[in-house]
Amino acid sequence: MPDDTTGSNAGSSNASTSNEGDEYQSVDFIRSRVEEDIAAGTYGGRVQTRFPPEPNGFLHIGHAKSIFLNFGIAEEYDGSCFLRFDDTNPETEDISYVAAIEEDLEWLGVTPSGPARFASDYFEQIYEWAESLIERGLAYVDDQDAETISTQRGGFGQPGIESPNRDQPAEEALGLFRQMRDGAFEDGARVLRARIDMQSDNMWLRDPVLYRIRRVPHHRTDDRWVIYPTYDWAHGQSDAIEGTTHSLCTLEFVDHRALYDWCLDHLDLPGDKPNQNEFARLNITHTVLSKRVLRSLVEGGHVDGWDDARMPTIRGMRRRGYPATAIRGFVDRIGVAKTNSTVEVELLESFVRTELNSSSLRRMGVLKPLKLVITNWPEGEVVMVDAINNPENPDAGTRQVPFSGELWIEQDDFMLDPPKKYFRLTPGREVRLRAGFFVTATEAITDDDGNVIEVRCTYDPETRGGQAPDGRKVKATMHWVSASHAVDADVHLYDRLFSDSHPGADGEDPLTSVNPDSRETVSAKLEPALADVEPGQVVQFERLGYFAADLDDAGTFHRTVGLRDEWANIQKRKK
RNA sequence: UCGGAGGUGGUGUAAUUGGUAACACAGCUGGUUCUGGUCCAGUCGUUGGGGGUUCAAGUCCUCCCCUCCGAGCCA
Repeated sequence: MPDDTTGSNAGSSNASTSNEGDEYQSVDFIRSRVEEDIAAGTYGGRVQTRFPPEPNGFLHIGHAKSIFLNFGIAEEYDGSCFLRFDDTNPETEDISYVAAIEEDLEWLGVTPSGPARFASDYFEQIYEWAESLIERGLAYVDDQDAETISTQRGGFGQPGIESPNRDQPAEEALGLFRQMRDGAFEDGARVLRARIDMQSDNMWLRDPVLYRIRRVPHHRTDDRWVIYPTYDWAHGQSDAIEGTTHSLCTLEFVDHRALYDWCLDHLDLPGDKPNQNEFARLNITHTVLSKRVLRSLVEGGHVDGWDDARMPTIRGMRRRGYPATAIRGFVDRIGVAKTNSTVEVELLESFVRTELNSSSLRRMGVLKPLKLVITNWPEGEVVMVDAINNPENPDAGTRQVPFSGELWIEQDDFMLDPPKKYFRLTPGREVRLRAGFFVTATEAITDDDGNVIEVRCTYDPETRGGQAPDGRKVKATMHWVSASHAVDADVHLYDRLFSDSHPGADGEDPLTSVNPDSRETVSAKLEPALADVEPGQVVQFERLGYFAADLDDAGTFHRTVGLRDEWANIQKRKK
């Protein structure tokens, strides 16, 4: 289904509900809003969106939802989408994140319309607008401290208290504001506040702070400014300056919309007034998408870094081997709505599997090796057998794999006392070694504790290539690697980073449900062809899953995702 | 306590605007198969609750319940 990678249909997950020939297409509430605006000629039919990250961290899959929404809408409606860095708080931001975010965007396959924009590019204009507000008695300079202002704001259902500075004459306010800009006051000594309504039910309308004093060098404007606009005083203006028509953000900003509108309604805008629409942010089971918690995972050493393969960051998923197209397919599939919801990780993984199933080469690798000795194999002989590279794609061709009398097989593929429905190797049973021969187990050698350390078998020379001339069948086909030709590699196997499906949902610290066994590293034996994979390339280890060669060290693999595993389900059910 | 946004299968999203509740994932049955993969077929819901309008309600009215967000000089 999600195999349309041509981009022609990009972004529209739209389940067509058309009954014969009917062209009806269902669209989400945001797209219908866009379509209404186009139909009504609200912006002269123009559509412009933007993706506005703050450069203070790495992008994660929650951002991907917003990215594909914004860029997708621009594509679908022949509009444009800007990348704008919302850099109004120099305390937390850093230039390095700017580059990282642009890289991640590129990897995701979206292209902003033109160069990146920065809210800081608009500081002068935004400042002038503040003065215009003051001149009209719509803003004032407050010298009360943060705690006092907060207390005066009152509470839900409680009245607010007006600041003694609220009725400050415009000339005085203007003078003070200019002094703020000129650095006459200490950090935190004064703020500029909008004069709106201290009794509003909406807390964001109780005279919100527009400017604060911060003597922190900014990554772009350096020390040119000591006052910085807040999000609310910069965001809508930036949208307006750029010509944004639809400003999409997440649900926690619904209460800000009144303020967004208030600001824009009181300014002399260069063009049409953009409108803000909110959608639910993404949640995924067994996953956390809060920047704060992600940071504590990194800082607490629970993972190796922001790009650890277990992280839900774009970089992490990239290292893990998730194709960007799978991420987009997932995002398109989950849709966009106003309901707070939590998507199952399994859905994401299914998109990863579907994509990788058609694109990845098949290889053999043994994760937990057990020696298999073929007792009737001609001493020292090696034959090259032909193996299919990708049954989903005949054009991928075949490869030669060396087969010999001493092989590695998977420990799970042999059992002395097998349970019912176990189809694999067991004493006396014949199985197929993929692309090789039929073998029959004759003897198991155990150590003093009774663990099987080697299996002996005989092979049928007539079955070369995996077919018996007499047509007899086997119940299992197993992967293998010739011992003397095996390539050694470290392979990371991953389990959920959080054991709890909804980490932190019970009010607990999400870190308490971090899975201590989220990564298991094994020394695997791989077929020779696996020495040649490119960094970042994902291949299927047959019967085991998809594995990505590490970006920095191609001799290390990450299990991207396992294959669907019927046998595992059968065992799970028994427990 | 006040304001706002929401509630459709195990999960997410739909339902041509009042007309047979659909698609995908997960699960389960069975079939196919040189991957217990892929693929194919089948199966899984009285739309948060009550009442009302109507030939007909997930969609309209009404009362109730539940969940989430909001009192940063963060975004």
